Order: sequence, then structure tokens, then C-alpha cells
Amino acid sequence: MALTIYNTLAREKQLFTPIDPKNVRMYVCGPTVYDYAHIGNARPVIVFDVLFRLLRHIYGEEHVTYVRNITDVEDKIIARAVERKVSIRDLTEGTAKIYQEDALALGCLAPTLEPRVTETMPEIVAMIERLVANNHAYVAEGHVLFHVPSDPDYGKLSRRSLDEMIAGARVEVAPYKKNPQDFILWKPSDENQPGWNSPWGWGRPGWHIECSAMGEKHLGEAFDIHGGGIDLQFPHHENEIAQSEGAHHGKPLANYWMHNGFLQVEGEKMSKSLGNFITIRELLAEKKFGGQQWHGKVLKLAMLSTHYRQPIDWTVDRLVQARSMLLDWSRVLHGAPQSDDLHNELLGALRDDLNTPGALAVLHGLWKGSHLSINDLRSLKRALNFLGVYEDEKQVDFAVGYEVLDVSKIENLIAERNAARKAKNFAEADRIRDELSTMKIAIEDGPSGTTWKVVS
RNA sequence: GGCCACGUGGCGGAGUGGUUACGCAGAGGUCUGCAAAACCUCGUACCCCGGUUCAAUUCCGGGCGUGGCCUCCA
Repeated sequence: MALTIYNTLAREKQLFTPIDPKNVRMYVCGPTVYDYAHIGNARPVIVFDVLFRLLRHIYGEEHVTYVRNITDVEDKIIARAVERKVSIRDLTEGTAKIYQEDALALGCLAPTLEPRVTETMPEIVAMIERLVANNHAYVAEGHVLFHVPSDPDYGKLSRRSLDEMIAGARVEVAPYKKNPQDFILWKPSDENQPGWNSPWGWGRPGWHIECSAMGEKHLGEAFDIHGGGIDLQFPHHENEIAQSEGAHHGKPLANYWMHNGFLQVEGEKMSKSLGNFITIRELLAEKKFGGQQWHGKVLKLAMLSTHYRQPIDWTVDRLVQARSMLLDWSRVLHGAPQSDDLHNELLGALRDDLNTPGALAVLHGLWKGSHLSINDLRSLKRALNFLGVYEDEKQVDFAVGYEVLDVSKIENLIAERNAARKAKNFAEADRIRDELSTMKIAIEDGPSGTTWKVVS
């Protein structure tokens, strides 16, 4: 069965054919590490994790290379380090560590490689030198700039013409630019800014060149998939293409470009000024969203309930729904066996441009079937495990941050209630059930005794 | 202002030129001391206006709305 991917370059779904099935290569733009990642940043992490898992399944774990960079040189980093009176290295390493922990908590595998800009400086300088030699870049007042008119294909990803960009431009153009669209490859640093020696003096790279250099270094001149948020399509990815293809004599940088849609929070743009800015860490560990904490896999499942290219509205209600599913599933699946094979319909949905809502429909079918069929139950567990939304957690694990979760107290109350029931004191039995209910505990009287579960 | 994306039943959310997506919530039923769980049944949705078509939610055009990029913010 084939894998199809919506390719932003072509604006259509295409059959995925890797350059080398023995080494399928994917590059995803990672974070600029100056602050905690927010929930909008989590979307590409989650989406491309699922793609990574799918590719590994199709081509074999050893045959997929996933690179997600860490940008640790950037003007926001410099500003933040000054503001906090910490060294740049402490800031970037500390932030990168938090990012990796967040990604792990979200049920995402570590990428094969997580290169840093600071470790790629020779390659960046070399690539800029090549661009200058190829007449795609020029030096002006200590800066090196990419000369956009030197690239006849410029704009092919975002489908913008140079005329449109000039017409729409509202920015003040730096005087040393030959053309308003020209962008910086290298810029001078002063003694208070991080810098590296280069043929153009002490300086640092501009935004965009680092991804071109890291992609080339770790995946070669051309690779299969390049991913990121739709907001990066222009100018970042457009410029990446211009740089890499300019340095590689026009060889296409990536065959498939994938972009995840934007995220809103409760129907509004997430912004600090609106006060709805929410970090992954706050969702996991604080009670800032809906007044409660959320398990990372609840966040992942909630994210996957919308197709990756659609806009997503991040709401408390959506998290409650995702948590309900995991509470239901884990109650039955904890400790249960799982099948070896991935369910075919699930794979079919995922192979269709990562149709995760379609995959969820398959999971619901398996859940329904699991009440009768051990095979469906095993398949469900395997499928959830594959997606990284369930790894044999207990039900209570998903109830993070619940105020009252005292197991012995719960069990004592259940024992009291059963005594009352035996004595036909149903009023007392119901009172105890109500008490448990306020603790978000529901009980079920079954043929083999009374069981309890956590509810949303 | 320019370019682009999206608009599906109470909510979430796939998909399709004519046939039930699916989930949550809700209604009824079986079961139960009563519940819950489980199972069965139920909603006839596709922003507005034109056009193409035997037939459009699905294609085309226009409008409205929301959002993105163009500008530091993902």
C-alpha cells in the first residue's frame, strides 16, 4: 500500500517515493531556544513524530533519518541572555533541555539527530562562500546578502512573484541591499555579541542559512521530506530553498514539503497581549489551562484529533474529550497483551497524508470490538502504542493533577458502600456513591465485584 | 493594501459529484436495588449568492466571516 503526502510545492497529494528507501531522510525546523516552547510549537513536533513513526514502520527503523535542528544563535537569544543576565550557552542549553523533555512528555520519539547552529559554523561559512562564488550572494558593508534576483525560481514554494513582494513590502529597506527582497546570510557582531571568524570578519549567520547548512551536513544536498509550520513557508523555507539550491547548482533541496496548519486558543490567536499564551510546560505541570494539569499523551491525542493541515482550535473541551478516551482505553488496556501487527485500516488512514482523524475512527471501531474480541483489544493497544499515545499507563496516570486520588480512601468507601448494600441500606450506599462522584470516581457493580474508575 | 488557507449537525471532526464517516454530549430501550459499564435504536449537517451538471456540501465565479504570511511574534 502506498504512502501519499500533500506536497506544498505542488499543492496536491502525491505518491511518496524516497530517493533511497534504505535511507529515507526528513528535516523539520526545530526551536529557537530562548524560551519555553508553547503549544503552537508542539504541533509540528507531534505531527512529524507520527510521520517519523510511519516511515520507520514502512521502511524499517534503521532506514529513516530524522533531523530536527536546535537554533542556538539568534538575536532573540542574545537579547534574552542580556535581560536575564545569564550566559548565552546557559540559556540555550537550558532551554533546549526543557524542549527535549517536553517533546518526550508528549509521547514523541527523539529525532535521529538534533544538530545545533553553533556546531555547524564551518559548514555555514563554507556554504556562504559557495553562494558568493556562484554569484548568488554579495558582500556589502560587512554583511553578506543573498541576491534574490539571481534565483529565477525564487518564490516557487510560497507562489509569490517578486512583483507581489515589492508591492506588498512595508519594511524599510536597508541601504546596502541591492534588492529589497535580498536577505542576510552573514552579519557583523560587535564585541558583546556572539561571533565567529569568517572571510567577512567577525560575525554570525542570518536566519535561514543555518537550516540549509544543517540539512546539507546531515542529510546531503537533496533529501526527501522537509517539514515545519505553515508560518515558516515564507520567508524561511523559501529562502532555504534559494540558498541550498543556489549552493548546489539548482539541485532540488527536498522533494516533498509538508506544512502543518496554525493553532488558535479558544478561538483566538495565541498571543501574550491577549493573555492566552500557553506553554507546553504550563499544560503539563501547572493549572493554567482549564484550571488543571494535563498528561502529555492527552495533549498528543488532542492534537491528532484534527488533520495536520487544518487549522486547530486548542480548547479545554477538546482536552477533556481526549482525556476521556484515554481514561476509557487505559482502564481496559493496562496490563493487556498487544498484537504484533499494526491494524491495516489504521495504516491505511495514516498512509493517506497522515489522516489521523480517520485513524481515530479506526481506533474507536477497535475499542467497540474489544468488548467482544481479544484480537481487537490487542490491535487497539498496538495501534495506540504505535502512535505514541499509550504505553501501558494505568488509568490514574491520566488523572494528573486531580485533587483527590487517595486509593485506600476510595477502596474503604467502596467497602462501606458494599456493606450498606448488603444490609439493603440503599440510601447510605447511594450517599457514598455520590461522595465518590465528587472525587471524580465512578463505580461499577459487576458480577465479580465493584470496580472504580476515574472520570473527567 | 497584496498573496494564501479555512468555514460541515449542540460540540469536535473526516470525506465525497448521486449511497451511514467517526467520537463526545443528548433522547429512548435492555440490564441494574438504583446507577454505571456493555449492547440496541434515534439526529438526515455541509457560510451566503450565482454558474456548470440529469445531480453540488463536493467543481467554477463572486460575497461574507475567521485565520496566516508579507513585519519581531510559530
